[in-house]
Amino acid sequence: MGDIQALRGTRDILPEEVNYWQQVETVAKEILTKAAYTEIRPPIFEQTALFERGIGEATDVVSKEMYTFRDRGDRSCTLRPEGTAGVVRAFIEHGLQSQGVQRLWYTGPMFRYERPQAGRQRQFHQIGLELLGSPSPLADVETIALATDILERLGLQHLTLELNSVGDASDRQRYRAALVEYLTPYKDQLDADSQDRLTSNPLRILDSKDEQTQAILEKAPRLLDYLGEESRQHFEQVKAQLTALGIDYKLNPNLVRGLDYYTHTAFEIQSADLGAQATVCGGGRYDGLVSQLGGDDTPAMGWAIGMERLILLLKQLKDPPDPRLDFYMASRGDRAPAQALILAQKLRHQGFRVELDLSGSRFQKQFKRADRSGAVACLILGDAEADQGTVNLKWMATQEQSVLKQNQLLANSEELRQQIWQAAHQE
RNA sequence: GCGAGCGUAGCCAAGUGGUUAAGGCAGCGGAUUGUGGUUCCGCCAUUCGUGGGUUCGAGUCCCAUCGUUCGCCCCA
Repeated sequence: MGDIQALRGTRDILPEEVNYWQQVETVAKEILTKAAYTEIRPPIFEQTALFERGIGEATDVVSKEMYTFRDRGDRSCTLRPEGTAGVVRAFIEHGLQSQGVQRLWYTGPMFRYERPQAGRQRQFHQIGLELLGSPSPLADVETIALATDILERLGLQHLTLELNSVGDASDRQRYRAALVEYLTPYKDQLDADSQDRLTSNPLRILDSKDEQTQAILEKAPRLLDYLGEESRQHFEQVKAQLTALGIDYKLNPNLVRGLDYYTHTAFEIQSADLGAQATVCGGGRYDGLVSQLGGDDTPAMGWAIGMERLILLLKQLKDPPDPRLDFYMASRGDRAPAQALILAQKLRHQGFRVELDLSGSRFQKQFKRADRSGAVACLILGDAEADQGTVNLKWMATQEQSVLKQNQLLANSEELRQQIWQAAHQE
């Protein structure tokens, strides 16, 4: 074993797994494209200040999980811990608000310095979406619907959409004051983390898992009761529209989410089939973020799907989609292998999927590999065939074989395609 | 950052202080100089994550360290 290994919390996605990734990317891209979302590709690292201001200094992500370093120009840079801040920065920097509502999606790696566990790594991947410029509750619902579309199209089951509203900034301020007032007398009875949060980030005490803390919270003021009329109406419309689309949800008044920028709608899609990290998709509305980062006041809504978690679920369901090999090309001799490559290339140009055996080993071994490769047919080229411009075509399932002129094989590609299709579907 | 479990080949593993470290899968070569899915034979760990210690003797016990897994925190 070599002494250099992938860093803790990072891993290689090997060929046997990559088909899952491509399937997810294909499905997501198709669904998002149909809803007029276009891809955006911001850089993977940004100025540290972007995340500090965007996500919030008091959050765990910023205070202890960022990969931050100084470059040779002594700038403080940070590997993106999430996608929204970079997209919003690009939106502001390029004046995209002047082009009306922006529907954007992105995919790629994110980085957080955390202890790895099931469904969590230091480099992980997200597919995310941002809808900027619409304050409508319908915008919230459109994005949520697209998330559920993607997950359903991939065949996932046992998913729960958890929903809450955290109100607007002034609602939260009033609620925060009320909550702190209620909790302060109980301070000594709260768990240690919650005691700290009482001053730093009181709302997040709500989703503490500590039993005693939860017991105290039972009689605490409820966030939903502190929503202003506007926030309340917004939330009602979101719920009504979800129902109209046939999307089930479960209200979770303690769903607060970790990042500071959320307003109004907050949601998570959770799976019962994951470990402790059950959230497959999380997101919400963030009406204050664009202006907070120096742009024009712009309402926005977005979410991110955790690819690793999604693929964990996919693996429980089914084998990866496996593109079938049309031909396995066996060759051996002095002149045949070189000619085999030329023939393979011509077949590939016609759209066939062809694997060329480069081993030069005995035909028996090459057949064994042809068998294992799952190819529908095997093409055999020895020096005898090479000298005559012929090739031996063998159908793996029936063992039928025939000698054809190479030109003839190439000239009848449509017929060949049909034969392959039939052979592949006879099993 | 905290807690617990686990590190024997590419993968799955047996081994619980005593001569040369089972077995299986995969891989490679051969039986069969050009015909597969079966079979048979051979090859594939001077060494048990790493370093130190205990012992006549350590994969096996102890300590440290690194890695990994699951959980806490938090999040996708």
